[in-house]
Amino acid sequence: MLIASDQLEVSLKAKLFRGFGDPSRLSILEALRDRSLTVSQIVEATGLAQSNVSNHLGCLKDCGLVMAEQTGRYVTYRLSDDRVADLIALAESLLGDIARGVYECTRYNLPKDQETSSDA
Amino acid sequence: MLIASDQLEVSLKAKLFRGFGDPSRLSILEALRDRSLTVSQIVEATGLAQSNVSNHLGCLKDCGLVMAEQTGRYVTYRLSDDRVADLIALAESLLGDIARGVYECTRYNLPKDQETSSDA
DNA sequence: TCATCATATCATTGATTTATGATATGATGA
DNA sequence: TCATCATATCATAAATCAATGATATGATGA
Repeated sequence: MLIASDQLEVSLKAKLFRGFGDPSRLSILEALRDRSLTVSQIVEATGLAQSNVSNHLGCLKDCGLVMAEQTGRYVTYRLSDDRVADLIALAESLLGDIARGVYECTRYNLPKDQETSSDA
Repeated sequence: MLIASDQLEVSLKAKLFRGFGDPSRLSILEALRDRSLTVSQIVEATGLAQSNVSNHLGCLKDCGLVMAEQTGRYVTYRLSDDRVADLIALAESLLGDIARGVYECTRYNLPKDQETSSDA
């Protein structure tokens, strides 16, 4: 059985992973992989709405995955630690071998096209 | 701007991370870190309900993060790849330095005790 | 000071996900 | 075959999350 402090640690770890676990946040992190960017550059790189980007950035910053630096009216974001990029790289490597499985993991995530209803 | 195939890849990666991004699933993965376990051993190790464990195991299996092997009426699960454990270890290392931030990342996740309302 | 730009915040709505309890399946030994 | 055990599946209710549009903040240059 898990004891309380383990549960807290697991929750924190899960929360950390959840930082990477949303396509919008992950594309922000990926955009920041090789260079720091202002918010508007991130908006442009990801194609997301500005308020959406800003919300996700706030989350990523609170979580310590990115850092912000204000310059005039611009705010530049960068990954706060090399291990953030390392985690993404490791996930990519793993994904290379299990992509089909992840793709088919529709248990909790059938997006729009659940069944085309023609083959029921 | 992201092009379509990038978006697919980002979605897959995010989905992979989401496999780790739930406390229940993560504690299952952690229980399997150093040894394979039957479903009932996982139930006991995590304290989760059996149907809940089974649901999460199904998800983890579909995603390729764990493998199952049936023996009699028991089904034994193990991590499918060393990199699954590596990802957890790397996250732990990162968390060691940013734990406070993750803890305070309440933007999307204030659980039960939002404000004790005494200090408003 | 004013208009404008870059970014942040907020409430709301819709979508997705999680836990639960009930039940089904399929293996085992009596 | 029957009762039992281990696991899986399913529907549903509850919780959580993400995107949006509107608006606020705070910096800049005219």
